Amino acid sequence: MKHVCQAYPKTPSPCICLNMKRASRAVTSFYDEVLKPSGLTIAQLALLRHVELTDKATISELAKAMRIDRTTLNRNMKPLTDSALIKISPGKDSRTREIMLTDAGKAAAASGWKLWGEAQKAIKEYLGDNDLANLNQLLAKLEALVP
Amino acid sequence: MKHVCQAYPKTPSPCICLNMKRASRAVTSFYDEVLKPSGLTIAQLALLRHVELTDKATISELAKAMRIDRTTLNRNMKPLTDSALIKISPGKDSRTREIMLTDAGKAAAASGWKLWGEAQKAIKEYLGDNDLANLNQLLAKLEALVP
DNA sequence: ACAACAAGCGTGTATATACACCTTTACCGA
DNA sequence: TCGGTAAAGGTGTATATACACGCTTGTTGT
Repeated sequence: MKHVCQAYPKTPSPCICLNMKRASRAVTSFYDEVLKPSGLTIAQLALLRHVELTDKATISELAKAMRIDRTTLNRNMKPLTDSALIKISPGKDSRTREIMLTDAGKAAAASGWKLWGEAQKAIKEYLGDNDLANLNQLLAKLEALVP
Repeated sequence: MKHVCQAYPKTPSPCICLNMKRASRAVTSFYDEVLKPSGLTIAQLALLRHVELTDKATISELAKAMRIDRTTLNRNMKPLTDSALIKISPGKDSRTREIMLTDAGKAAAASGWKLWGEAQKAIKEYLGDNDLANLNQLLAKLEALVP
């Protein structure tokens, strides 16, 4: 995602879902903008970080850890394999694959991680402690909507 | 979007952006599931409703009203023109186009609108008045992040 | 040992999203 | 009037997302 969407009048919408979607787009574009010098999107950085932390994870394990669909993860890996940030090798069980960071991947993750810290800090300050805690609690509750 | 993503362990993540994205996916999949009998996604219903309420709007006007990118709107119209729910005609200014609902579009919007009411009601009850008000306030604040 | 089942994965298809770039058309100032 | 600029729109490309379907490989029960 590269989106930095233009400004639109901020009229409130009654639909909770549309409100979520717009806010999600705004936050994503904010993080993506801050991450830009690393060449990564927030989704890609998340993938790299998860690979880094769970060494030699399989695709399904990774998807479970990241709470995204297995096939989504599969597609999201493409730009990262194309630019040689991750490497996919056959796993011990012939059905599985092991995902690993390359050296370039480790470097990109480190660069992105630093920028992520800045974005995260900026958002935290923007919201303040109270709003931040509320938000995280509400988001967890909403995520629990789906089984 | 058809996604009804499977269950994943609900461990908290430190990244506000990822939390937003997951919650947004969950809420969207909830609405999409309820809307399924209408054959519409929440994004498509929103488009139909906006077209219905702003008669003969141009593409840019519609995008502004919906607070999505103009080119995104353009792409999102395709499934609806394909299934003949909306019609695009040349506008008075030769540069512009007028978007209108067909009869089938009006019927689909009515059907979807009814189901939307059910989804919205369910979410409201799930959250409760307090959380709902907090959520909408926070989402508006986050949306304002982007200019 | 073999058949049934389950687990892991990939791909076709479809939607949602936005940026960069280009074309066409209107408008405005000199 | 004409030339420059602004407005509206379309398309190429890329990412993010997930469902349906099918293939391969491991596991298990008889």
